Amino acid sequence: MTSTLKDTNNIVRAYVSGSCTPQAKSGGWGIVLIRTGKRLEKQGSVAHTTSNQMALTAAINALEIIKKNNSDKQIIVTTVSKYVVDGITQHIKSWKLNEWKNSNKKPVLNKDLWIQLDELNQSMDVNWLRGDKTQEELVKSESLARDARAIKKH
Amino acid sequence: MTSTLKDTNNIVRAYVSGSCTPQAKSGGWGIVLIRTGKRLEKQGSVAHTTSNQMALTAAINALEIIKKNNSDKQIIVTTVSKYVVDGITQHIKSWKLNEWKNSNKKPVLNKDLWIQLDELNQSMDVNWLRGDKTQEELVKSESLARDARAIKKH
RNA sequence: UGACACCAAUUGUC
DNA sequence: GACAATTGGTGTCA
Repeated sequence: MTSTLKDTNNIVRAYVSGSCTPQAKSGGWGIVLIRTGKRLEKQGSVAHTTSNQMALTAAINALEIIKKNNSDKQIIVTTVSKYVVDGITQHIKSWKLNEWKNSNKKPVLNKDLWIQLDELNQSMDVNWLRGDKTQEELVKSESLARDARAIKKH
Repeated sequence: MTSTLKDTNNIVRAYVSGSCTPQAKSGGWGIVLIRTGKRLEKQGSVAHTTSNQMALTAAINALEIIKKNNSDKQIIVTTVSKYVVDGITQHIKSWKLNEWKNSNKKPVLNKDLWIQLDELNQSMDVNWLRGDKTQEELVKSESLARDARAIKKH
């Protein structure tokens, strides 16, 4: 049979979330990676950050892990963050053309993170999905991110 | 003796509470009015409402009764609802300036009730107090509100 | 002006 | 512990 869908064994799914307490500027990220029944969870914390930066960082960490292991696979990254999905799939094209100025002609924020994410994105077969908050894996990635806020790095 | 406190005889105290069963959307409000030993209790029920609407309605009913009888008195309204106290003493100023949008840029809910309450509030000498759940009169107003839920209007 | 995410607080009900 | 009503704030984009 011909099909545009690839073999499920060849798909890696990443569910990524960020979290941040604005007052304390204490952030965390969480990811859930799934391939053919195998599941990997990971989390991390960052000080002096924002919720948007954590969402970007979660995606970057997921893609970095995948790149080290399964760079030939098709990847589906799911996140609830419209900021990340729209940014990496649409806005980044304009930003590159307009010297990283946004529609108000102000500098695009978090440029360094966007560039990291873009390089990973272009080096592999990555598909971006806006997820539903009720999805089990997204809920899990969110709680990993939230828990990570309090975890001290060592 | 000089004192900033007015003659107790000139103070009307109102204790107001709301209550609502979300499933049945059946709400009730209860008020206890006290002036120089005289005490008035009143309650009412409303269908298809919310707990916040009932808290507002309780305050509105109390002030309306007072206005009809003792509009020259100093009034102290006590409620356990931070929603009501903060709204009428602080947030409503911003709402008027921002065309009734809240800090999330969403329309302020229960606008009609807030306007009713604001008009009563401005037409008399009203002071707002956040009450402690254990105060006897507040406990009474709460039970009036809860009882009223089941009462059929006639 | 709109959208999305994140955080926090209070009340009420079960 | 879970849901509904509501509010305040910050980070970001178009």
